[in-house]
Amino acid sequence: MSSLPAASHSTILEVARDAGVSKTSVSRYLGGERHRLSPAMQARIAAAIQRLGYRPNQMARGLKGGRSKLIGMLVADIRNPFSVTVLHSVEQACRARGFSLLVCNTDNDPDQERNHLALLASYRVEGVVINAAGRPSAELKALAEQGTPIVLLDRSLSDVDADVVGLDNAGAIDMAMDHLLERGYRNVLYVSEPPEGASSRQRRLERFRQRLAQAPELTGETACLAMQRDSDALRQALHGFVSRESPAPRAILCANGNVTLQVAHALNALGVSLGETGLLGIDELDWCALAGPGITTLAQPTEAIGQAAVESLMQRLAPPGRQAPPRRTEYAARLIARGSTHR
Amino acid sequence: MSSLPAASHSTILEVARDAGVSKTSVSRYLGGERHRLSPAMQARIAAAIQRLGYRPNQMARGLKGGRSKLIGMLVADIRNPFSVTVLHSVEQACRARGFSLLVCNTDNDPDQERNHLALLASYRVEGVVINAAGRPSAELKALAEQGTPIVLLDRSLSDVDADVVGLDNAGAIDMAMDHLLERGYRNVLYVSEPPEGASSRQRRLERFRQRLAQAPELTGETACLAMQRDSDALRQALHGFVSRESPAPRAILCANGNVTLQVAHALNALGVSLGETGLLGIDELDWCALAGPGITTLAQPTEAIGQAAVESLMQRLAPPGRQAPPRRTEYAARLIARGSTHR
DNA sequence: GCCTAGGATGGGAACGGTTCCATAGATCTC
DNA sequence: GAGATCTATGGAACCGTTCCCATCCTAGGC
Repeated sequence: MSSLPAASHSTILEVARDAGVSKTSVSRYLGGERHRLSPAMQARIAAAIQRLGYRPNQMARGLKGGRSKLIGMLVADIRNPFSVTVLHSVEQACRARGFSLLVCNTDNDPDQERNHLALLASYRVEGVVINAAGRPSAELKALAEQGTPIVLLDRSLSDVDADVVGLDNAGAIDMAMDHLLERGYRNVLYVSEPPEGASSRQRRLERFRQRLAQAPELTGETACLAMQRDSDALRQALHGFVSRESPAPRAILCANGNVTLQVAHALNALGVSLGETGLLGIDELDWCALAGPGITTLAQPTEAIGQAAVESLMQRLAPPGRQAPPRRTEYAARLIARGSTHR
Repeated sequence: MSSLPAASHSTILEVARDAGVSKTSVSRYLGGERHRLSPAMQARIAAAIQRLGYRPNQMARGLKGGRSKLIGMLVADIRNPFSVTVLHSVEQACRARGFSLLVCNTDNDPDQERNHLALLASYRVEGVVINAAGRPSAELKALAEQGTPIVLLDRSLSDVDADVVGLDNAGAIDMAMDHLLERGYRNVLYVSEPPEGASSRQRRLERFRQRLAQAPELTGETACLAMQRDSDALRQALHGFVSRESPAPRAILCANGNVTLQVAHALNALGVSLGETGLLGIDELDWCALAGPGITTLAQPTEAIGQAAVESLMQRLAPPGRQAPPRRTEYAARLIARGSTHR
């Protein structure tokens, strides 16, 4: 039990000497080939490992076998709750399969994104999960061409063949619009962050426009702005929408959680009463029940998304799935109705 | 510009051959010893690297020199916004110094905590930032004794000498109590998660009790409960507090962000009006302005805390600071007054 | 009883870097 | 102009593993 703490790390060779066996045998013991070792030897090795407090050096392991047991993840904004929840489930899924996760936050900066991609490559990660702009940079292409499996979260990319996991964006917009219509709203403002470079934003925006075109009883408009705290542009856009003469009941549809937060702040500042003016946001946040009468949201199955991403990687890691055609997995959103869509 | 994408990774030897030099020279070029190389050779090497799209293998690098350029971070709950903000700044600080961050989420599970610690050790991380229960497990001690610098975030540990970075907990409680008194509240309920194993929770609780004892005009009580969504225990505790006969104005003080969230939910369900019953929470959350009249909070300087943690590690990484005595860095909180403490 | 199969074990070459030490040539010193 | 010093470069050992291949031993087949 009480192991003498080795001054530094002990090596496989020291274990071998201590147990009076060869390092090959110790390696076999550790590498899941115990069945090839006699019980007596197994016991001796186990004792030596215990005694020395030995821990295999993953660096050295990765060097020889090429298996770093590392998965890389690129996150556009780690302070975004959606990203964090997905990150959480990705990490759990990795760990369950014996991989560790190297997380890189890009802060939405393409430069950092490229740097981090290069960095992940230098650690020889065995797969990469990307939740970021993911423009087809040279680094990304190099990674893909060199055989590292890649999964794109929430955004797709035409130029690189990678699996894509995310929300059924069109379905989510449909669900949102159906709900708003059912609740009697007839004039909808769709607020989004700039859709460039994020395919899911494009998809949602596009679908919103389609719905508008299909429903003659409905009017609407869109506002695409960079979201920052206390943005004047946003406040003005919202002020314009709510103060304009409109016989039809108004509602605001937010393209993601960050938009919902900023819109809620702005509406609060403008003194707009939620419900009378409808508000519906994509992404569930843990405070949505607390703001005013509660904000209606469309929850993404973040858990499932994260798991599916890792599942995808694992399949490509195994020889047969290596170069299957790119797959796309889409999940349906779940509506959580609250007071903000109750007139 | 258009590099032929090497089928797999190219090695330093291939670069050397391509440039017609020895791998020693290439290694020198990469390792910041360019001044020892003739300009001609530098140019040839640079060209070869470019041509082959070479990236040094960090695994191999770490093997010989023992410098993995990796920092490990243990996070108790990655879905906690405070943890995420700190994580964010730790990551930035690491990256600024050429280190990468290996993040492990323990989900508040001591078993996972030990596992992850062992894992970090196996990747030969050069330092560890711990924001978790951090009971002095064998793994933690082994890590410390073997010379890996350790920084504890937000919690201290008697048994292991590590630097500690966090909030000035007593000062924060003082600030909170002063504010509540000033606003006329005279009967305070302090709600916390169970303080066992988290020294900062203990410290805050202790200080609250001291303040209570020191101020005769004040009455108060404490409630320590595990916080889960829609906890009955919490609801009952709050119900008891707000419905009990009390001539003195009541306020609730929440020990951290998670408590604030759950308490806000429970008060919402009970129909309690904020302000009349005061509410003040430690940890700023980005929705606090939106709930009811806005929730007054004590913001932690998360940015500074993360930076200080990495700073600490870096100092110990350099030879002189190696075994300086453990240091403790405390930061003051910042009060953000909102409607929930306005009667 | 000899040859072979097969299981248990060990030796040593990789893996992709870093780093110590040696060497060749150029410059300097007296 | 010979010996010393310095600079630019290369050779080779080493870091801690894995894995191929060789060796030894025992047991089985005829």
